Amino acid sequence: MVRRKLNAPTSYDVARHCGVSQAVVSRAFQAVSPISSDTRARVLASAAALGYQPNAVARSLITKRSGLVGVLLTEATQRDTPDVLILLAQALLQQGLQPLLFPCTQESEGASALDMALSFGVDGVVSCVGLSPTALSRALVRQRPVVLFNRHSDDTDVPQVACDHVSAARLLASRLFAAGHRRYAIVTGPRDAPVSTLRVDSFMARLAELGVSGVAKYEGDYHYESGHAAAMQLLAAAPPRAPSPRAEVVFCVNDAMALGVLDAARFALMLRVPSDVSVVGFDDIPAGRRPAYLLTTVSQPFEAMARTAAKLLRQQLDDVPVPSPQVLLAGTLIERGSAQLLPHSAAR
Amino acid sequence: MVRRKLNAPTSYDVARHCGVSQAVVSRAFQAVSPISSDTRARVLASAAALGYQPNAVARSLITKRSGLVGVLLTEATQRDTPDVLILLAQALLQQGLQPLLFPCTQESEGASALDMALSFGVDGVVSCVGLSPTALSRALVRQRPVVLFNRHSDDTDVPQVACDHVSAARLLASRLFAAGHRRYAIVTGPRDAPVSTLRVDSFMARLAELGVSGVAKYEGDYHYESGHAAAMQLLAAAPPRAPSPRAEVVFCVNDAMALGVLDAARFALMLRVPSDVSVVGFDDIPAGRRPAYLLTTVSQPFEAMARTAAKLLRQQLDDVPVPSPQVLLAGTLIERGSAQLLPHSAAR
DNA sequence: CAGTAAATTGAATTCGAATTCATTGATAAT
DNA sequence: ATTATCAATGAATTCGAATTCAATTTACTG
Repeated sequence: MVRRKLNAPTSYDVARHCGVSQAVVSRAFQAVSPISSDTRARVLASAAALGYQPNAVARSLITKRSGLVGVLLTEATQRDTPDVLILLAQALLQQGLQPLLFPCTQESEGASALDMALSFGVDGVVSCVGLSPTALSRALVRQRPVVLFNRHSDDTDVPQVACDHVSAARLLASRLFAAGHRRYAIVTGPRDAPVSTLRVDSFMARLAELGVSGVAKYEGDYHYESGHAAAMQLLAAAPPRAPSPRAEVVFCVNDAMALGVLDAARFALMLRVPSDVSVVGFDDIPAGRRPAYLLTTVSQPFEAMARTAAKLLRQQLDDVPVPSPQVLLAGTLIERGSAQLLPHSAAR
Repeated sequence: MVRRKLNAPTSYDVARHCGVSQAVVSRAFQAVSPISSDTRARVLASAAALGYQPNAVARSLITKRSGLVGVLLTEATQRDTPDVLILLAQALLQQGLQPLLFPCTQESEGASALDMALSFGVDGVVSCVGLSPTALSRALVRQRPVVLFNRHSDDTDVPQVACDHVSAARLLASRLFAAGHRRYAIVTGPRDAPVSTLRVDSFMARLAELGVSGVAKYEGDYHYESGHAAAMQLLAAAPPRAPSPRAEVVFCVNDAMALGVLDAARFALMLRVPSDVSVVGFDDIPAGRRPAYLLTTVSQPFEAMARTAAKLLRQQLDDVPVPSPQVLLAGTLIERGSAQLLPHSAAR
């Protein structure tokens, strides 16, 4: 391999320029260290004159702190909830941590991404992908805290920050039921998407408690198009003596598909929303807020989640004990035009 | 500072376990190096047994290669074109480079973000924010290539990858003119947004060439809401003897604002699109593709741009001479329902 | 003014892998 | 059999900053 030059001044250069030892230069750049304020000022002046900045690589080799945090995410995370990444990045930055990205094409790549992150010397990891207990333990034995973001682990010691999908989905079901709806259809995400399963199961469970059965299901893939396709199948003009009447409400586990359902219902099937059919989503993506859609949905508190995740990581890095590391933040039901959730008072 | 332990096996551990020297272990992990394939296999086996992975920090201290690439971006980049980040990340990954994120709240923070990136030992930088020549030179003297993404620099040696905003905006103007439109309004981005200025100026210049004058301008801020506000002002029911008749076409420098204009026109001002007014945007965001909007717009070739940027970086890192580092990739005009661009044959 | 405690400073070591250089052993050529 | 050539190996050094520990200076006490 070619030995290339960095052309960057080192602490020795500063030391020489300033007439002190390298150790003093090092100390000048630390918040608390035995050095007179006079010398520190001189050193910093020399450093500025030479354009010196401490080499983070060398520093982290000895301190075992890089200031880096691995952020594990899938394409899907980024596509469905694009805000998450930037909010996480900003929250980490605010804690003095630099986000190092490890995009995975599949959930299953999480473990190798984690190992990769560890070899890069990250101080900790925020994972938006699921991780096996063995993968997790590899990080933990190395004292590298991991925070799961919208993912669940059976290991209750692993800090997790998530939207309370269960409560939100249950509440949504309760409200829709209270608003008088009885015939439901669901558009799910991919079979192996944990978040989708969670939302669907909770929604279904609550409906079951309320005595609703015969819920139609369609397996989507989180994309707009699959929502469109779902609607065409679920809401298509039923034959005269169809076994079951058309659903009154379609619950989509994410907004992208809900928009597909909405468009299919209105423009392809000529149904009026919400009088002929109600549509609810989950996520509160920007498009759903616009007059053209006015999607009733659940908003995930991503900003709070990101801040919490970053703070949990920071606390663990500072060896501050984290009493209750499992944080569930409530989603917000947002009623817009595509479905009625009232009467609120009747909701459980 | 607390000296914490990594608990990770080092090359010495592997060496001992395998009965060889540390140097051999190091060699076993390099593609081309003087080592017998037999020994390499034994070393790799030991490494696997111990769960050893080379420490990237130590490695990059000596090789001066970290495999890290700093990605500089603003919140705005992420908000307006969320795809960019993940596409860039994936493209970099494909070149064996790990993206290290430096989100800036303002364009002006670019320089300090760059310095920060350099101190983290990145091999190169992809910048979606503007950089001053002095900032750029700090990276270049350290042999750290920088690729500008959708940003322009006067220094023609700095590789740049961008959408050809100029040609696209001019073509758009030509097409709209050819389609018979004569009265134009423009919704711009913030005054200091280089990309907005570029699009606006090119569009206006082409219109001027075609003899169009009296173009109404509204300064927006890239957000949906400002598009809405712009429409309310630009398209509001004119008083009976207004100085100028209502614009036939509104060109918005980004799609988010175009959607605002569309919604305001249709739902607040009760105008029909495109018969009463045409609306065109720029970016091709997902929401604009949907039946509810069908926005005529320009699609930026982000995937190709990301791949190109990553490749340019890789080539420079490999000391492959980059003959023509200024790459402009053509945007694609996408005609949907919100404005007519035909007759195509008449376009210049 | 001696004597001790506290504050600064510098020399030397450390972190973990890559690399240089000298050495060993094996193979081929004469 | 003998030398020249080449492939593998290991000891020692390097990268740049942080830290330890001993040495020095300074300030303060009685």
